[in-house]
Amino acid sequence: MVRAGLTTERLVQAGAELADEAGFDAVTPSALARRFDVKVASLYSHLKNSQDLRTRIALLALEELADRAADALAGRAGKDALTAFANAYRDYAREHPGRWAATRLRLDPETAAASAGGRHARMMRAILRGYDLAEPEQTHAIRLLGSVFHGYVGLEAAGGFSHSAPDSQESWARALDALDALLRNWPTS
Amino acid sequence: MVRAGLTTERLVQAGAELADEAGFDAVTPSALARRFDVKVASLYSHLKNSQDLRTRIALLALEELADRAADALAGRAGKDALTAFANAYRDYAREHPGRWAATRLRLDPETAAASAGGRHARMMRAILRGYDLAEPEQTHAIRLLGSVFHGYVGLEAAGGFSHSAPDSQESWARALDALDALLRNWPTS
DNA sequence: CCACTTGCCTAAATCTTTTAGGTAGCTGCA
DNA sequence: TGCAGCTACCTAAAAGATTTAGGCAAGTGG
Repeated sequence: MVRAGLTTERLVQAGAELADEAGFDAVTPSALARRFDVKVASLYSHLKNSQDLRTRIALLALEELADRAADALAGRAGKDALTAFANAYRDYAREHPGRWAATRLRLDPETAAASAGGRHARMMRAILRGYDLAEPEQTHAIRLLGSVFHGYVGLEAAGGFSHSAPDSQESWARALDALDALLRNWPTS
Repeated sequence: MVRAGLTTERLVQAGAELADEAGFDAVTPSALARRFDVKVASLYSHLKNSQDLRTRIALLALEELADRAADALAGRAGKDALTAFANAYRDYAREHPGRWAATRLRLDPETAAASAGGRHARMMRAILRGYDLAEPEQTHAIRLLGSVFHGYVGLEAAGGFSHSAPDSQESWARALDALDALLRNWPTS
């Protein structure tokens, strides 16, 4: 009996890969056990249950995404920062569709608080330092930015923009142009 | 043996209600059978399988949403139309979270083509008639609008904006102000 | 009122999730 | 080196989901 060397981290990592290959919905203890050529029950020493597995993958993805975004943001400001951050977001979703889907999992408040969600928010606030927005408009702007990133990537992933002109890449570039223009000229209420 | 009076439509309708109450993920043949106090196998005369059920709920939701949006749009133009349309979208998602989640189901191309998706796109284009945008900028703008609506509602549904100031309602209003300003003053590339 | 249709049934196969308890392999200490 | 103990992975089993096949009885049309 050769041991497979299971650990929680290895399982979560493999779960993330499985999500990218077969979709986040396909990430189940059974599928994961097959991948490790191990009996399903063996996973339960490392994972609480199916939901625990998915939550851990979501947390992993949020961290990875935050890392990438932080790298992209380093040393940039203004529209340059906005574009780099947004592209990091979109590229991650395109490279890792399953993990990106995982980031949309609804986390319970305490788990969410311990997640990389806060880093994401702080980075967005950092981008806005390049524009001149005081509170509460800054928060409104952050929420709008988040909505556009989330929404665009989601629609693109769902195939909404494929097979129709103009190219999605072009729309994305124009959306970032538009957001930059909007932030430089934020309307007063 | 009193018959329950199952039909495909009744099952889909009940499935939509179940989705709103317990989440779209909770919509399964078993759960639906329990709701009708009927054996699971009995559903399979009316539904092809579990995926068929979900797809039908998604199509129902897309139709309902298009109907509401069309009502909201009637007789309006410009920012008035934009606001009414956007609010129809957001209100539907808040009133029917499960159905709204269903609209995000990835449909295969032919099913998508037969869905109300086209109506949604045409309505967005109608809104843009109140602004001065020629192709291809019009398409870019539609994609941006869709992203904001989709993204904002999604983040709101995921609890992203709750428990933090300012109020989500306020951010939503400011997002619509911003979109209106952006469309009136669309940046050239 | 009889025959036909069909709505809902039972039965069964297969798969998933999860818990309980056992055995074999690894680690550490003498 | 050899044994003690830990733990990684196992078997077994319960409970529930999905789906197919085939049967009976309630409704409908002649």
